[in-house]
Amino acid sequence: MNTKINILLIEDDKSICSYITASLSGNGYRVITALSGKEGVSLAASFCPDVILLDLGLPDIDGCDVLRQLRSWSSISVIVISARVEEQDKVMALDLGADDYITKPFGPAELMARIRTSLRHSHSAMPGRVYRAAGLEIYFDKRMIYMEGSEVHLTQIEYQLLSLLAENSGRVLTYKFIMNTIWGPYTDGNNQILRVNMANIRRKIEKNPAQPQYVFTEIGIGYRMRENESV
Amino acid sequence: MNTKINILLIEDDKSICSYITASLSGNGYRVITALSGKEGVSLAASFCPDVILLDLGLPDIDGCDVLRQLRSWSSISVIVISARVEEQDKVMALDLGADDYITKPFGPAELMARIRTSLRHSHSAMPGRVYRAAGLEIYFDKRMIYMEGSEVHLTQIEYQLLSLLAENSGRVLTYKFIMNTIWGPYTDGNNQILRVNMANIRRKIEKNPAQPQYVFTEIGIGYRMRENESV
DNA sequence: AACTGCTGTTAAGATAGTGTTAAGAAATGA
DNA sequence: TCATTTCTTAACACTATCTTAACAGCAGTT
Repeated sequence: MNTKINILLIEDDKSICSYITASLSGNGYRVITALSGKEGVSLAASFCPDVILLDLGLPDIDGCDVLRQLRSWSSISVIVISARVEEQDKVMALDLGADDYITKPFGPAELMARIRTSLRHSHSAMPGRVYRAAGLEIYFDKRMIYMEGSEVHLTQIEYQLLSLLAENSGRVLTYKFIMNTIWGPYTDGNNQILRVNMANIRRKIEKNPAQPQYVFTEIGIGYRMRENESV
Repeated sequence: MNTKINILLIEDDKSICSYITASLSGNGYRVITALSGKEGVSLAASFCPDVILLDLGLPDIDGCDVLRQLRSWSSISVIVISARVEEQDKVMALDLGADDYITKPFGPAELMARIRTSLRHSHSAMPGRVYRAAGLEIYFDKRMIYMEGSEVHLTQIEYQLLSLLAENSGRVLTYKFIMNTIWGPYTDGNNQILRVNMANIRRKIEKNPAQPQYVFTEIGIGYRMRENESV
């Protein structure tokens, strides 16, 4: 079972890379590095990290453009790391959708505190946060799911899908949004893969998958999860 | 309707107070000031601001304690403002639940960008529109419809049609306009499909479809929905 | 009374959307 | 390396939905 938080570091300076990677992985995070903006965007799509650390000074694409591209399909937390201290740089990055902006130099403790804050904001890894409805319980911080008290094993994708729905319980999430969030922006319009995963999830958490109690289909639109009763 | 964003500034230095207040209220925010930690906590409770700006260096209570007290009952966004640049101060404040940490000096543009980011993070600031009349409720953000408290299932087209009428409740929408909006411009003048869908909707939401209470027919013109009572 | 124009209702075939299964590919872990 | 799990794709069955057509009802008019 993989409970590690995934972090994508987009940074071209290799010494900074190894410095950040060392301090983060030493604290239980899994870090993946992209040395260019292009690589960063594609890794964000394929790797689906929990947080992205983005250096604005990249060799190929301007960091703001990376941010723009990411935000066109994803709402993954982005913490911008920059040597630029000018106010207008910060304002631009934040208004493009960055969740935080740290100026170099900074210490590892601050970085990790800001990562924790970002995770809290993304409402998923927040400690103690729980989805509960009827016999189903989802502990977001532990990435654990229980059905009538006994543990349910979901694969990585199944967990992502179910927790995405649970975080937005009561609301309809469109197929397109779900596909974008989990499989990234470069998918054809075919939702087959989503249907298969939903069938697998339902087989694991629903007593009678043909008459679901937790995840409902809104035909032609998407899926909607039963409202969280724990709040 | 008051759409102004409310900001609570907890800061004892009056010159900073007036400086921040001036720049924020000049940009459409409503600012309330507390000159001490105690006052800040009680104002947070009574005014329910959207964002709190908290200076750590207060005369009466330590800023971190203010934060602790706030977080014991509230999840209002808190942006900490501090002259302390030490890493451990930032880490402590962020881990106590602060949403951001800005070190003095900072410009008004950055402050406002960080406020915007905080507002984005707390998506409590968007209530979601509702149509309500007699026993019928339509929650547009959840795409849900309730009749006397129990859920009503509408198909895609039925939902489009009903929400179109609800968004224009009290006004007559012509057949042509409705057809254009839902079936596109390339339809013949035949409204059969619209009549069928309206019959299906009425069967689902009206007690007696022959004497409708929600959607009225204006013969020769179109349909009109009963006025929204929720505003 | 019969006709006309309009709307509501019902039913059935056509269509599109969804669920399920299984098999091979890819990734993971020992 | 091999064994196991997970992911993806394709085929097919099934269901819900959409559309069309036929008809009933209800004014108002001739």
